[in-house]
Amino acid sequence: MTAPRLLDVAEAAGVSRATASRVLAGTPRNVDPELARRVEEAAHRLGYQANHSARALRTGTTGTVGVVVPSLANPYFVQLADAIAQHVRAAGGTLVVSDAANDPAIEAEQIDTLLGGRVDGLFVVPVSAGESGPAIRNAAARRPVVLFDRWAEGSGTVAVTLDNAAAVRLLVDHLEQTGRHRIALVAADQASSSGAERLAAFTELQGDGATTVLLPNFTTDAGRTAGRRIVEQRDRIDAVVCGADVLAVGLVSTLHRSSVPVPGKIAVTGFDDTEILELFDPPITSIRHPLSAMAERALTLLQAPSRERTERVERFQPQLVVRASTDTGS
Amino acid sequence: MTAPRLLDVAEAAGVSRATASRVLAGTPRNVDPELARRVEEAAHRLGYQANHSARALRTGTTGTVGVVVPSLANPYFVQLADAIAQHVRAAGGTLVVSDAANDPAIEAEQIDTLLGGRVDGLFVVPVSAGESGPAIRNAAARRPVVLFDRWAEGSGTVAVTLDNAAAVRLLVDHLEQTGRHRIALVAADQASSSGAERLAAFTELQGDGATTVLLPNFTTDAGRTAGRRIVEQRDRIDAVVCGADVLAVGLVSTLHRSSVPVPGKIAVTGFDDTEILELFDPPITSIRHPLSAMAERALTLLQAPSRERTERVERFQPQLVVRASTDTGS
DNA sequence: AATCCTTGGGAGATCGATTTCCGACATGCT
DNA sequence: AGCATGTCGGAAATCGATCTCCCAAGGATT
Repeated sequence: MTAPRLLDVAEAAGVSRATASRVLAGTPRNVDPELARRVEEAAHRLGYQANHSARALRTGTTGTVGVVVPSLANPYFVQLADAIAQHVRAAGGTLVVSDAANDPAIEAEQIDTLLGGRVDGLFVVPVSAGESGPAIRNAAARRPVVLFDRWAEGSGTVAVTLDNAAAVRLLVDHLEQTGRHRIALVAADQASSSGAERLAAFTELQGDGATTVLLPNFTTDAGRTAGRRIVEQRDRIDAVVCGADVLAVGLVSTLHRSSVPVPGKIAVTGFDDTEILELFDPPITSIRHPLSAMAERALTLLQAPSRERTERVERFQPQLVVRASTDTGS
Repeated sequence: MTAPRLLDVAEAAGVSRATASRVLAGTPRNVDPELARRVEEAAHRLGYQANHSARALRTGTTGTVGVVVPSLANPYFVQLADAIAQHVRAAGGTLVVSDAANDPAIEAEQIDTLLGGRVDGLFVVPVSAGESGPAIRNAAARRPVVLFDRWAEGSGTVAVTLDNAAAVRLLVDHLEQTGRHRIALVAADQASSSGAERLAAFTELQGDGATTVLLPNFTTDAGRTAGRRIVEQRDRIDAVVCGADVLAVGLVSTLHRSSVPVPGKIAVTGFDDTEILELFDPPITSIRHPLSAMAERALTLLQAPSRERTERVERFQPQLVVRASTDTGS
């Protein structure tokens, strides 16, 4: 009981493999409607499904694209992958998702695995702005690659990202308009382009005296560490801008435990607008990425001729989502 | 500048394709060390990477396994996929993850896509105990399939799951030992085997008078709805067992807003022990699945001859993780 | 010295679908 | 009627790697 092949369908329909292929693969070539019907019928009856490897070998294309994200443990990247999946599926393709475990070496490995003939093209959310470049450049020389949400130096390809500076400005402006003027930043993952840009934008806005707490990566644990440091300085600040939602969540929880009222004493903002924010008490103000539009643009670039993927950064505008964590203190 | 083929490597090394293949694919056949060295060198110099489709077509195996989970929006399934990925990678394979959007129809589609020659075998966490069966049975007739975490009726294959009844008993016993006797259950997703088993175990333990709040699915929003109902009944109960962490999180947040102290007035437990629990205030008591052991067993079954995958359910023992959400009320 | 193994390289078949190319037939035009 | 034109089915080449044979060379055995 082995799987039916195209030949089996063709024989059952009384036609040649060529005709069967034309009907089933939809080649731009007319086939007698009666024959087509017989082929369709036979294929359906036998439960025929084209062998993916054979088709890929012959056509040189797999109908699959991949995306490598830094870590699926961060719900933001799950949302991001989902946004891309929507558009890929709408275009008739399949998306496979890989996790780089926040490690450029594993990232390079995942890229290589996917490019070993499994995908037609690749989206990468680079782990590191400095270290991810070479592996991506190699990949981009073999297949279309588009960076998403973050860029990497020397990648040799285009990046579709958020305008992080504008996002930080939105947050700081919002806080100042609600009467907060002693704002601190909790930033993580300065190795990534997004982390670095957010930090840079904040220090530019606030000058050298800016209060910043820097952490190695975007985890909830790091957020709690930050919480302790903020608690120590509670009297010198009245608002904290976090570089990621997971940081904000950890921070708010620590402030709670230390009985520092949010937003009563300190206002807190997140970044990325992941779903968990709404669950929190208080719900946390954040920045929403236009993920769907970004995904659409990225897919267009991936399918465009390579000359349109020159190394550069395209930026999309963020949107501020105000929630209770930044209500006026009064 | 097209990709180098095996033939190119063979010519560069001055040997035949057969020899080059034997060296690079590691066939159990001796090759002169000198020739082997020349082949390796040539392959490295040309940056040769075997064409995945061609190899898959010839060998009939892809080195890839898939897993279809109900939804990646639930962090538990992300953890689960990660546990499987660890073991698959350790065995030299690749894992691709698909999201069924909590819909049996999409689930069936994802299964079909993956089985169209992309994977050697498949893990499925079925969306529905009643409706997922047929699609899985079809799949299992074509390739090895192992169910994970949940089972489905008529699937025709083995399932590696948690002993949900034991887990509910652990939770209820723990609550009773800490002096809580008016326990309610918030359950969701009764269409899934895990949801149904948890509900059944609870009603069996508590009798017909058991207080239960049933919700259609495992989302945080559902958790909040449950919260409102529990708040209404706050004086009749002193503990709530939630059928999922996401439910517990939404519930605790609602109780907070309604100024019902947790665990002061009501103790709350989760299920699945996802990372977000530790972030909450208070951290939430939960049930930990032995995911790594389960993944290992599931992979073994996937690679075993099909006669070892007769339809049945293998159950692993849960572990109770006590946190502050169930501290004694005093 | 003749024969038998053993070892290891190479020619060619093969996996299953797509696609080029050719030929058969029908139709339209002069 | 004769020839050009167009339509459409089928035979066979093709994608790239693997693997089965077959064969040559060298050593061991009698």
